[in-house]
Amino acid sequence: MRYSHKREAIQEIVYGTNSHPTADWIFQKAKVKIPNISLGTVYRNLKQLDDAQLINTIYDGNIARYDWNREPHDHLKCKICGDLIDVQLFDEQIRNTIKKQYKFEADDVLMTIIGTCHKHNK
Amino acid sequence: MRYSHKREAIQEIVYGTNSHPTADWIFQKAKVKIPNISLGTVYRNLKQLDDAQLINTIYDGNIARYDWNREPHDHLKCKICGDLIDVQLFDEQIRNTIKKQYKFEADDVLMTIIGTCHKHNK
DNA sequence: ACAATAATAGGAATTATTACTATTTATACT
DNA sequence: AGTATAAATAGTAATAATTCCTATTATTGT
Repeated sequence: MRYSHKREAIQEIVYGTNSHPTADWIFQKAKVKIPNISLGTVYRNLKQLDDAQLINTIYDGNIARYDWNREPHDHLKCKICGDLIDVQLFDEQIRNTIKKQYKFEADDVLMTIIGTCHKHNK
Repeated sequence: MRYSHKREAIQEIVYGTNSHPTADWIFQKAKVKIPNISLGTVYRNLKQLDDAQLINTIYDGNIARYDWNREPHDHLKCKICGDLIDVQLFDEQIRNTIKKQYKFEADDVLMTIIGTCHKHNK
């Protein structure tokens, strides 16, 4: 993977937020620094960064979001505001036990809790 | 929700498979019985069946799939063939403990294990 | 500096899904 | 049974997210 100024900027944007941004959000941020960047470039580089294990892709409903946090972790998804919040529900050992529980060569365990976050307490 | 012949057929198709079908798969099956059915009708009725809690909607990557199984359960997703397989990773009690673990009013716990299924054993 | 080729812009194409509208159909009330 | 009503539908257009295509530009090894 050859160096590219734009890929670096895209990576910095993903690494600079905890909000699990979408491709379009990243595109809007990138345009501020690099006005002539295109959305295709954002998508292509996000895919490359994911392939290179520099970021993770999370599917939220049917849109992709991107996460700099490559440690195994889980998400709380608020059904009201849509926020995704990082949490550590299981330690690595429990994760490995789950992986071994089925006749299935497991690579990853994805967990999301759907609910209402603290911002919406009445 | 008024009775409709087409909704009944759509529901029967979802209830008749364990393959977590997509809207388009359901549409193809439905056309065999009801040649003039339209894809919009399939989507509208799947949404109504989901709202009425008669089926569940699962997001797999960025496409929606539909599941007749409304009991809390988890999925194994094969990264080679794409199959989704139902499993029961946790009992209800563990599920409830997870829900209480965070300051978050939790409705549902979604878990998917990504890996390789038995069909691809070398 | 230059050649090879990866990366890019810009736009077209694709895929999944939703929205729109005139027509059809289920059903509640005669 | 006949009719009014509003929900359901077909068919198509529109939208949203993403991928693909091609001529041009930029990085990097020599």
